[in-house]
Amino acid sequence: MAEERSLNFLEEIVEEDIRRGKHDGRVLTRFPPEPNGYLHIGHAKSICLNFGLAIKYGGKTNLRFDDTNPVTESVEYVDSIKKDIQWLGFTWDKELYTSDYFEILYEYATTLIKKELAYVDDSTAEEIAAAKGTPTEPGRPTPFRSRSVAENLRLFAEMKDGKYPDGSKVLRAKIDLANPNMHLRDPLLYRIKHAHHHRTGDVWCIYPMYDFAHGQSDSIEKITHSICTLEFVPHRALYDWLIENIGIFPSKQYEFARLNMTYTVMSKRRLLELVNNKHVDGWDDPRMPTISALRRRGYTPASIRNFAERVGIAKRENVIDVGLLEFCVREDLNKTAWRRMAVLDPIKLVITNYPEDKTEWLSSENNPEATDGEGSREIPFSRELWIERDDFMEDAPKKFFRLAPGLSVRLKSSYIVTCTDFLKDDSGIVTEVHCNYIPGTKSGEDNSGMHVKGTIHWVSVPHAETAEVRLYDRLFNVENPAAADGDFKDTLNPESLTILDKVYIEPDLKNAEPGKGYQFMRIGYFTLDTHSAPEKLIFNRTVGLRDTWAKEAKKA
RNA sequence: UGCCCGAUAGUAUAAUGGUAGUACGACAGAUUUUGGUUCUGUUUGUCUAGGUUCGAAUCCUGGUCGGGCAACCA
Repeated sequence: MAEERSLNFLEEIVEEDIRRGKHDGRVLTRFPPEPNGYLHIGHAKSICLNFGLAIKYGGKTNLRFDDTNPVTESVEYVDSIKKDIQWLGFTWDKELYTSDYFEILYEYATTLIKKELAYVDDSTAEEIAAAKGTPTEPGRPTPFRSRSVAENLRLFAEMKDGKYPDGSKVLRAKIDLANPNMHLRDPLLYRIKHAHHHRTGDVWCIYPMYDFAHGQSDSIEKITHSICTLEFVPHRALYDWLIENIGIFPSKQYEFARLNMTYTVMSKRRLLELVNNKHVDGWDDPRMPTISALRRRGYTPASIRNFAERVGIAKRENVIDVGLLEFCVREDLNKTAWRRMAVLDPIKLVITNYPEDKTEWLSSENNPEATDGEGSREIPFSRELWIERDDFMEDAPKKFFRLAPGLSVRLKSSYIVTCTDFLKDDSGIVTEVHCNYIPGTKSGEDNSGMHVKGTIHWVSVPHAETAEVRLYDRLFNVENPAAADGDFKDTLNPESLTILDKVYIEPDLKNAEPGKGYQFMRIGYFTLDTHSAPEKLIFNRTVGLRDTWAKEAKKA
């Protein structure tokens, strides 16, 4: 089954490193989320990349929580992140936390101070920002840049001991205030935050900045390939500078372009805003691009992994058509989902020549795609059926292969019927369709030689069960909500959720299992919602089936 | 008007100096007891101007366009 595929640029780098015997051919990656939000589909791309690389080249991947900012982080997020990675099908080697390294990072900082490569600065945030200059003008030193090693050591220790309030002092690297790379203009290494940390509690009141934590953590773990997104490219010079001047294991950073998707926002800040402002029902609202939402919506791990594979890895900014994600889940579900019948928008079909009290139990296959026989279930058939309102037209165009006066269709797994009549109410709405069935045409026993163009789904009226069905549409009305003028929330799609509270379903759907995908024939893929209960079933639509008729009808 | 990244069909992604290919989409057809699936075919592309070379998407130079960088965020 090995599929020929050309290498992406990171695989080329790894293969070249292995060829040259770098790190004895060892490959160790890491996935480093900050526990300040739920993982989204963009993270899924990164997870598949990092874990995938390690799997492909016989290496391992650490899960490391980048928890250096206690103000925004929490264990709720830690737990959700672990669950999502496991659900996607990946197993990390070690579960680690940057906060595990606070002690050693502190030592690294004192090492830099002793080498006269770091100093304590008492300037305010504004003063430091002003003194950094601009991209076109060099920065200038603050009055504290020339402090002695001894004084810096003492002040830094006192910072750690809690002698100073938040914001009163920082530790900065002493590099080059005129560097064209702004990240090298004496970047901040530590700031004072008297905040409770979800793991270290109140032990620390100084916390390292990202730049003084990430590369060092990589180095401590002897990560060979530290993969991050493009916005960190300018940080790489600092990443290397710190590792070199502290004198530790030379991990290397590589950058790829993050995933963007049409009709979606992908920043944790914006997603959090949607949650906090109740535009959605939480991080796992099925309209969200989070992994937990996709899971609740009925996406499968395999479909997300395939998606990550198909979008590719490169350094070019990209916007992926959300249709590709939908394609991937249809592709997977088509092979695995059991077929069932449900009528979302019902109209009654009466088979006038069928006995009133008769019920036939008809057999219908669970999955026509299955080669190993996934079996079948029995469906009750009777004189009165629910069919889809869309499947009847009073005046049908030529290419309409469903019911209209005089037209015949196959009832799925059952008989061919011919429409004879219909009833309307006072306002002109069709209320009932009448037809005759043709006895010799029962599925499996049909030697009538009759051929009809269309097959429609149905549910027997006296046997029908009911369920709530939730239909989801894109959350935003524009392709790139983040780029919209003004507030991105103004581009929210008010019709992103439609709730149908009484949908008729075939009896076997009472046995639907959580986490399993079902195809409601001719409609789409559905799965039980997390809030579903036996006495009140709730199905989420994962994605609709491709509908070429809808396209055709639109043209006309 | 500093530094860094990038630019190949509508969207992504390959071709690593030698036939511009693949996927999704779109369009057309075949098959079909799901207007689903499957299959076949068609359509659309190397940002630009020079240069090197027998030969350039690929190497060089200039330009254009897009993105990033001046958080006590990551």
